[in-house]
Amino acid sequence: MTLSDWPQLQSHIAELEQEGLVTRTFRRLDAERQMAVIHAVLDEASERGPTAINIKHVAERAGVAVGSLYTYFGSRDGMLDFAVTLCVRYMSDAFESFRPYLIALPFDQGLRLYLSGGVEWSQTQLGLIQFFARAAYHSDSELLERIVQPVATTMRELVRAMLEGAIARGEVRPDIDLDATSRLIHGLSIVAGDSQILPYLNAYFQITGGDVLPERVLDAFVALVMDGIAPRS
Amino acid sequence: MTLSDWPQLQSHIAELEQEGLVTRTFRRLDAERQMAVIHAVLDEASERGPTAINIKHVAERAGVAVGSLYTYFGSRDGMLDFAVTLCVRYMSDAFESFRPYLIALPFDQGLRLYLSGGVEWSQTQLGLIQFFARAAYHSDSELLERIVQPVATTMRELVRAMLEGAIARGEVRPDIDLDATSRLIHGLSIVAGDSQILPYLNAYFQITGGDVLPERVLDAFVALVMDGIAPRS
DNA sequence: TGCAATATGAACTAAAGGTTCATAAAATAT
DNA sequence: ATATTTTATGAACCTTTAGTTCATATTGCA
Repeated sequence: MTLSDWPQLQSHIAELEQEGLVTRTFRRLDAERQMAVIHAVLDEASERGPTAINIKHVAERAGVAVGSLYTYFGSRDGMLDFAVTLCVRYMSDAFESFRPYLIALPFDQGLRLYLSGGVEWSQTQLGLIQFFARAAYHSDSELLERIVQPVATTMRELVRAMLEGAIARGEVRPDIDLDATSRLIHGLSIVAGDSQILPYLNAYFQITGGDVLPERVLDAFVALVMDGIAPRS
Repeated sequence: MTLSDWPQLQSHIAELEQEGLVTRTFRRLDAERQMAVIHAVLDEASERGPTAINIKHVAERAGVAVGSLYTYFGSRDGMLDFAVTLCVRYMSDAFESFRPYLIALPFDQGLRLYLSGGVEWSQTQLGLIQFFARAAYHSDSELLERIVQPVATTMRELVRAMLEGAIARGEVRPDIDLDATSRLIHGLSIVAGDSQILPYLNAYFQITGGDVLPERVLDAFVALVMDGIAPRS
């Protein structure tokens, strides 16, 4: 159990308590129990999909009684709401805080950093990211509206802003279709990233495989985006 | 109900009967009823996910009694097996038949055709493709092995072969990382294609949106892959 | 007309999963 | 030390879901 993430989460949890998404009881829990519950919810959601989350399984996974989860979240749906909201807040914050650095960097370097941002994630961060990714591939319309759409838009707009900066600095051809190109780079980033975050996706995306490891993909990614494949004329 | 696809499916169905995946009864059904059942299975699987398929819903959707489905497929799992096998065979055949044309074309043209291949799909083809795509985003390991892995590998190898052809014809810089680059183009094709095939994915991939329509994405795709974004030196 | 093949869907069954609540334990206050 | 509040527990309850069966009806064919 990773406790290092605990302090960072406390402000979010206090906020969620104000909004009635968790009870006071949960906030006052000792760190270990609190993290066990959060990880159990995220892991369960990542494995079975957010909407298929099962409160009994979560209880067992966290080493806690079902009844306790009811005193924390009120209901299964309340538990899901909590996880969803926590995830959105956390991810939005994360992208917001990276933004200025990424925009200021030369595009190829910024892209590298953006793509490999997840080299050293804590267990909780990884859990939240996986939770988001799982939600993203589900067709549930409520999840799409509440998590996927807002976070994905933030991500795409970040790519777009990086590209705009690069154009302003003369690092990019002026004749590219800014809007469509930033959408494509956003999409390609997703494929490259998610095949690492949710390994089963790599069976489809096939981003890595054989002796093509993530590092090599990163190089090819930047090379492809910067220079394409046509011979230099 | 589209009956135009019926003749094309008959050979597959006869084959599947030999392998015990459907009963003789099903093969001898009139075209309309047969297609109604197949579409019902595929649609149900596309909406709820292949493994979450529900035999009672399929029956209702097809306008057929549950008991009849049991005389056709033996069990719910048998029904799923049938759909899975039909899907793999059909998709593999399709890619195999396109292959020679795509390889022979100049790369940019081949890529265009590959990406827009689905402009005029029949209802059944679309159903099979959606079935495959839904399976691809599920973490079920049996589906991964039986459908996703083989079909995705076929797709990626096709991209690779197109790229090899292009290199041999001198249309491509010799210094690109062939293996990694074909994986990236494969991935980008998936993102671009699936955001159209399963529209809810576009909330995440955000390939189209605003005044960026599929046509424009296609242009930007080819431009990005061929020339990248850096200024021509 | 009768036999074989097929269709039907109510009824059976099992499992899954959300929720409650009486009881116990722990923490806090008096 | 005792009372009181807070929290933890998990067996039991209940509803829903979904796979399967089968007696009965229907259809096609010899």
